Amino acid sequence: MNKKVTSIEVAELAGVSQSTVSRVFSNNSPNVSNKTRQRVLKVAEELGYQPNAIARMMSTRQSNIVGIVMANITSPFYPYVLEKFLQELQNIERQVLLFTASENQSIDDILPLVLQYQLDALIVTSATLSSELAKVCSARGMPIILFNRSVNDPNMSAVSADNVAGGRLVANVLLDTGHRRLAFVAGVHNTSTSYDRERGFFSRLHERGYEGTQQADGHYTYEGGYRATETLLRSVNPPDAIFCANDIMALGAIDALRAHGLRVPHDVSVIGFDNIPMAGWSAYQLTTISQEVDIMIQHTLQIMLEKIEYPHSPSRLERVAGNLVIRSSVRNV
Amino acid sequence: MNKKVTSIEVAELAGVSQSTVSRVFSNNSPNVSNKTRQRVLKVAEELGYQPNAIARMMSTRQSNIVGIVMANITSPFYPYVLEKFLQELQNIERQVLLFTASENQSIDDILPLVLQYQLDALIVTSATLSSELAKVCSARGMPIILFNRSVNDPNMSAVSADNVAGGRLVANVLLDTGHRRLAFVAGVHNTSTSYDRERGFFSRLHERGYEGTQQADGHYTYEGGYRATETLLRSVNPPDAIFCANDIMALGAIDALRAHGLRVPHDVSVIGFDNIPMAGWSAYQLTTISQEVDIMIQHTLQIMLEKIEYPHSPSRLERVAGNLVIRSSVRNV
DNA sequence: TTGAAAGCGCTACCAA
DNA sequence: TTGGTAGCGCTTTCAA
Repeated sequence: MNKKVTSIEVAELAGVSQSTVSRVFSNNSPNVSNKTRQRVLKVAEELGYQPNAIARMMSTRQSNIVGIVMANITSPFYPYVLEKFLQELQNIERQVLLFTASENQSIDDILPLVLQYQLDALIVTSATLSSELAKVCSARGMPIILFNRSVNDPNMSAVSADNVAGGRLVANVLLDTGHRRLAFVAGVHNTSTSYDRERGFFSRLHERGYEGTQQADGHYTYEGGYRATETLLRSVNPPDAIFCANDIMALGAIDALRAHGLRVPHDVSVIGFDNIPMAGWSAYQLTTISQEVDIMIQHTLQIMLEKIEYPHSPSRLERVAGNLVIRSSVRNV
Repeated sequence: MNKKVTSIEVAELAGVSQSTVSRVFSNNSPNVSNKTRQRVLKVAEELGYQPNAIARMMSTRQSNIVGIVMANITSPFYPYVLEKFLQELQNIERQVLLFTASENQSIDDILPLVLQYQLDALIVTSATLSSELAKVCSARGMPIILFNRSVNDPNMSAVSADNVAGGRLVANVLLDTGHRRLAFVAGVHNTSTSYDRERGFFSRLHERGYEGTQQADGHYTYEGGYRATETLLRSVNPPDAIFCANDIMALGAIDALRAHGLRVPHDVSVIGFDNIPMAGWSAYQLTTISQEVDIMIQHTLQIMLEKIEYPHSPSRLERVAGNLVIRSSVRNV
């Protein structure tokens, strides 16, 4: 087990050329006799030889590395997304280089860095990217896929939940169950997720003739949801149902309501978005709209592989419908 | 914005040698006149040139990439750890290659893979590693640091919370507040964290003359904590205080108690370990022992950098003391 | 089926 | 302060 073993040393000891060693370790493994292959493998084993991935990238100009940019790893929805991506990518023999960006930071800042690594593709979660930079990347042959974000840029592919439809669904659910004093707690401003859920919600309310819905900001955090709810409770006409743009705010909302002596759903109904594991905890039993993460990830990887193989394939925009997950935070009036 | 710009093209257009371009982009930037530097930078800018990190690794035999192996990204304690590591490593200009391993899977399986990438170092969180493999890595000059795991292997450095001391502290707290029918909910078997917390807890109870403490398994999950608590409640002598080896199980415990009509802490006290953000949520207000993650991460990085700079520096084992975080899930009898 | 040799795009040493 | 040049460890033609 010496310091660094190269294919040359293996070749010498096995009495073959270095090219042959290389062939043995190229997974496409072209013509090489079984006898020599066995010999080479045996020597490699003895020496503890592992092909140098860096050198391989160098010659093939292919890194087999996918970059993931993720802000907000801490936010309960994303760890699962990340783990799933990792598993799936490891399954198809790709490594993951992970970058964070603070939420308000555009990823333009870290892109130069990303570019240096000759990544096969870049998956961007919860961060924004100027369309100018997107163009640079696509010119460089590095496909970018936005996850859980939507854009109108023809240079970028994107996969997200169908947030507008989800918002509309919530409107239907709350009206159908007899609620009339509705409120909406928004997430982080200028994120397409929050905006789209809001848009869907209000457009459907409007269609069904309901106006005057209150609104507050919850910044996609537990604390934010808690405070937003307190604000709503202080209004002249407090709500009988609250739609929070994500689950974590909804949990904050429930706790705020209880702290004020109100029962959920008896006094006030609460509905969230995401269907994170905590939504099912018995303390909350939150009714919510699911994000079908596994499906979203499948789409993302499919688009990615397509783009890697056919760099000029057109960009795609996928929206994955979510489902209503009924628990017991919405009452039937 | 052409496909791939190399330093040679920049050199030609700037009328200098390729070496000079390289010098300009070497951050140690040795002797190169200001005039040429400006010229080179300008041309590079125009061409959209970014040095090829792969090629750089190739010549320097230094990747500036740190590997992190993490199982259980989903478990609420780890996302914060991961994010913090990412931030700190990005600050010192290192990239992160992330690997997952399922909890029961030894990381020996993915190590061959890891080895191929010539990583500067490997940080292993929540996964076990045979000491044989550890020796291989250290022979290859790739330092390994275990985070939140402890071992007796002299080839490995490790940083963890002082779990034994934490367990002892919990014993003191519960006895001092007058509890006498104690119970312990363990985490995942054969993890050092759960075992050490358990050991500290029981040894201190023993020292103070208390025996007969009940025990159940919670597998470090919310559901596990919930069910373990139900089991404990069914015993002939149900506990008046439950120590859960991590917070997430403690939250499950609280919900289980409430579901059975018991009040926390009035009827039963609950104490956790970790101090995850949720412990502070108003629905729970969990008293717990903190893991001082930021300090643990500082230690880890410090050891890592030391090992990278002086490969033969001795391995270290750091234990970071946690603090009692008093909220309101433990009553004063 | 195998070997020789030319790169991949950089860094780093040696000369000038 | 600069340029020339020899690698880094592989993959991939081209010949044998």
